[in-house]
Amino acid sequence: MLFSKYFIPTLREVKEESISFKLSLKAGLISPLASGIYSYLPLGLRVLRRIEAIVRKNMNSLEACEVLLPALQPLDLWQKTERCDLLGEVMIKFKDRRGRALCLGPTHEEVITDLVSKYISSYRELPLILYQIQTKFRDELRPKGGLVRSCEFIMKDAYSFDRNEEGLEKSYQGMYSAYEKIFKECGLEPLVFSADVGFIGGSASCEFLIESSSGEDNFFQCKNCGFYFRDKDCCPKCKSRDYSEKKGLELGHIFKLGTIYSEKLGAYFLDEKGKRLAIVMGCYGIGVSRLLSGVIEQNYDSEGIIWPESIAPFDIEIVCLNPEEEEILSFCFQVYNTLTQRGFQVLLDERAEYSGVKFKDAYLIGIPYLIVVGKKNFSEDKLEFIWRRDKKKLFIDKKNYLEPLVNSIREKNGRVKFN
RNA sequence: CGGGAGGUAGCGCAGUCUGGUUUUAGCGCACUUGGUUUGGGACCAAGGGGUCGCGGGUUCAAAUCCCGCCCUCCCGACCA
Repeated sequence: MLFSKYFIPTLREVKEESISFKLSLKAGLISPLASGIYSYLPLGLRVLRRIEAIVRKNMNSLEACEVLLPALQPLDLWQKTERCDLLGEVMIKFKDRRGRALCLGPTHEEVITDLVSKYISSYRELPLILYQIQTKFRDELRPKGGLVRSCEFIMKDAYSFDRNEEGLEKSYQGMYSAYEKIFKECGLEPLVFSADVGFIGGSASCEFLIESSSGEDNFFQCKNCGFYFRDKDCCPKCKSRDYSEKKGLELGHIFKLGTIYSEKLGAYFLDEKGKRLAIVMGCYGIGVSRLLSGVIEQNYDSEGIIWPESIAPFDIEIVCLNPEEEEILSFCFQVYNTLTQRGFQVLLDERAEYSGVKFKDAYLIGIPYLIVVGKKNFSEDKLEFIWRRDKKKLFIDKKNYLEPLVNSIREKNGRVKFN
């Protein structure tokens, strides 16, 4: 992709103070339309798509099946579970021209249970896991921090359907470990706490938090043994009373629902003995768009975002400092083509801009690897390789750059394999 | 919904207290044109761009004072 033809509206100054909000705006990832409502710009969308790919891969490895449920939902479905009142003003409700009461789905337990109730009737069809990646709508009292809490946001929600509690336990544990993998692959170190089930309901739940100043949940870390805990008393592990208070941002939440939804919505099956039983359910959410903010919260410096390699909008940015020199520009295109063919996502900054502008933008948008090509090194037959995270530089022979380049990327990047 | 801050050019701001030749509303950046530059947001020159959030009021005169409303951000309450 050529920078000059791509839409990356970086900003020098913004008012917002929350770190991920500020950087998302400055780096041109998102654009506000109204409070709590944002457009995703090309760079932000690319990150989102890569997060989604990681989520899909890990869901599919559990043999979960992707579906896409309607965002537009009839309200009478919600009356069956009595969650209409429970959710109250959070739901965006309205009537269509025929007077049919509708809402924009804040979550999808009702719709998925209704769906499954229509098609599943035997123990032979269980267990089943369905998931989707979709936009949710919630009329938040106070949206905040850009994508941290917005009124329209993207969520991965998965639902498991089992014959019994034992099956649910297995699905739940499978999901738990899939979540650990997903967060790790996105470059995050989540903390897991057991949590209140809230309006989702059910018997047990775990939430996946990351430490972040934009977080909304408090937790504590023992200064003596390092253990994390939720209730302010003393460290449950070593009983020390010396602990620090931290803020956590919730990125994922998994619930054992049991049969509360299947009973209310008529999702039953016949077991081996012909006995009619309610399907035992679990539900599992990840705030995909919030995760994008969470990654920024944990990966930035004074100059901008530092994307983890796994979800960066591009793998490599080539900064062409002297595009007016034909020889240099055509060399940059040659490197660009070679790396692209090699399977890298490459951004080539060939704008007729002052060098400082290109460096500032490059550090701001945070592509993990930079290749700088300018007169100085070009005349010495070198190109410059910079690792965004620690700004370490490596000078590579420009006549034989490919293997050393790929090797140093591999070396720096233990986690993700490029093809 | 309670508390706080704010709304002036695409972005960031000054001007508002004390209404009026510092005001026919400015500055920085961005933008347009010409030129000089070119390894860290460069320089010179000339331009374009505003119903000062909206509505009402006070006044000879309102960005500035008064009343009402809308919007944005932050804290709280609430919430995945």
